Amino acid sequence: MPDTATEPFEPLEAPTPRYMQVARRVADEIKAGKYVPGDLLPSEAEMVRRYGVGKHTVRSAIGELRSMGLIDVRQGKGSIVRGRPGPTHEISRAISRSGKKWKVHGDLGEAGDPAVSRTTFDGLPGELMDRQDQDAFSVDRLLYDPDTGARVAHRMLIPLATAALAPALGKEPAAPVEEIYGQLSAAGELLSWTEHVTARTPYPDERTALALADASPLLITYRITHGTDERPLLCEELRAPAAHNRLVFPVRPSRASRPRR
Amino acid sequence: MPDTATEPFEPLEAPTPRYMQVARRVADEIKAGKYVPGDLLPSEAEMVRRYGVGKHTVRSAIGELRSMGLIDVRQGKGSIVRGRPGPTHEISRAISRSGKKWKVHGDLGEAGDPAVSRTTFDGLPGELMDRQDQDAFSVDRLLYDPDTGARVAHRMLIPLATAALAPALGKEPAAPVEEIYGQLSAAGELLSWTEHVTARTPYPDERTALALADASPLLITYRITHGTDERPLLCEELRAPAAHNRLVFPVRPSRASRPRR
DNA sequence: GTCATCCACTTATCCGGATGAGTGGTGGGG
DNA sequence: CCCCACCACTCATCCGGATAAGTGGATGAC
Repeated sequence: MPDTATEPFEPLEAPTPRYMQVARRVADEIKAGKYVPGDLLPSEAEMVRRYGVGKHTVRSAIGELRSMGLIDVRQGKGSIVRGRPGPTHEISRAISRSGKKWKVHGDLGEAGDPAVSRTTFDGLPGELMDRQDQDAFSVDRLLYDPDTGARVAHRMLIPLATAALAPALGKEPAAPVEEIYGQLSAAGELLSWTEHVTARTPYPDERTALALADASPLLITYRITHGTDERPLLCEELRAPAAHNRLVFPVRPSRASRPRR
Repeated sequence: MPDTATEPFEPLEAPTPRYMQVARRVADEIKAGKYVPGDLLPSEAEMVRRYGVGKHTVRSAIGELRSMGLIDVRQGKGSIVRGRPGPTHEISRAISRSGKKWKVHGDLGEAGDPAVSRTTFDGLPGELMDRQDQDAFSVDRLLYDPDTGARVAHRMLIPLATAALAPALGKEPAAPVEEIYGQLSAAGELLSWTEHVTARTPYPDERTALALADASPLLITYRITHGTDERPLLCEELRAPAAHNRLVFPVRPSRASRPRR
């Protein structure tokens, strides 16, 4: 399958397609401040006149701008400049413990009541894959930043075996996340965390729940907590709009040559 | 043809666009196993005949399938079924040190020579923002996984002030990343790392360089290394196709901010 | 003033055709 | 035999036109 020695990269300066040129030109104008967020771009017909290209070419250009996240397009209205990525919210993924109090979610508040439902592990990365068939229940929360109003979806997946270890896990409504960590820690079960980060395009229901725009990707992280016997104890899933959120990790150099895996 | 408007109440079932119907039909066939990964879908002209729709409609349908990540389209060849999301590559973001040897990138190899260029800090998160105007130079690398062939873009941003601390930073061509870390550590400058993770849709040049499908988002992480005086020393940027990569962080609970008494 | 209707304008979807460029096999010239 | 020009087929880009559907303001009946 490796056909030939692949070139490192070649400039490949092909003549830029017209729709790309148009897209670039409009993008430059947006960045230059000719259009501010909320402004309407010229209509398609106007662009056809202005740039002397076909209708379809203009449409392709607009499609590019949309996939770049620069504009939102609404039928009957026009193309609205999205512009500023907004004040990016930092989500700290370090767990800090001061005394008995755990701090898990930083400054994120909670919107509404958590929704508890029965489920199974599915689609989880690596370490939890082998427990896929295991029964579990999930707690869904919708977190928000009281300052910016940014929303983040939070889900906790708890195997039934783990639920027996912490009384807080059996309660209804669901206990705060901090309490769960605290009880597991008190039971001597907590050992280490591993956080898996990826991203994908959102599903339709996520687009509505998190107020996501067109091509805006979703930042996803799984925090898998392992117990003293290396077993995975529970899994936290966080889904945040990538355009307005950033995950922040503190990383420390470990002197141990990782024997795992 | 089904345009009877005699009903007083509209069906409210939004008539699905034809290109969506075609896309869905083909997607179902792919999932049903009629086409296996590597197979070629029928050509556009063939689909026009088969489904009795216009050429542009077929193209839109193919665009949908592409943005769903189900197929790859190559000019002159056809539409190739991508099928499986591919074995996801794990990028470990823990720095481990065994003896004098630093291990930064796990099992990722390097494709081609690093490209060094003069630049300034720009568009960086948080801590480096205040040094935005500072002169720096950047080293661009294209990493790849020899097993899966997955590619990842790596960039290092090094302020000129930092370059004076490590001899390896002044060399041409650029020194390996491990050597840079080793020398900074030997100079007693290394203190802590902070990793900022986000995601966005790729730019056109990134799409070609990393062989990305259309709507496939890009996972981006900045590792900012701080020196003993809390100054940011350098910044590493990693851009990985989110569909095939996952960042893995080990997280440790920090007992910091213990209550004084 | 209220409200429904109309209408100008916008994008969305659909149809057609034409040319350029990349791919891969075929077959003839050497 | 090998090599290369050629060709059939593919998608990429470009052009045009037509109808449907959503938006928002103006209009006019009441």
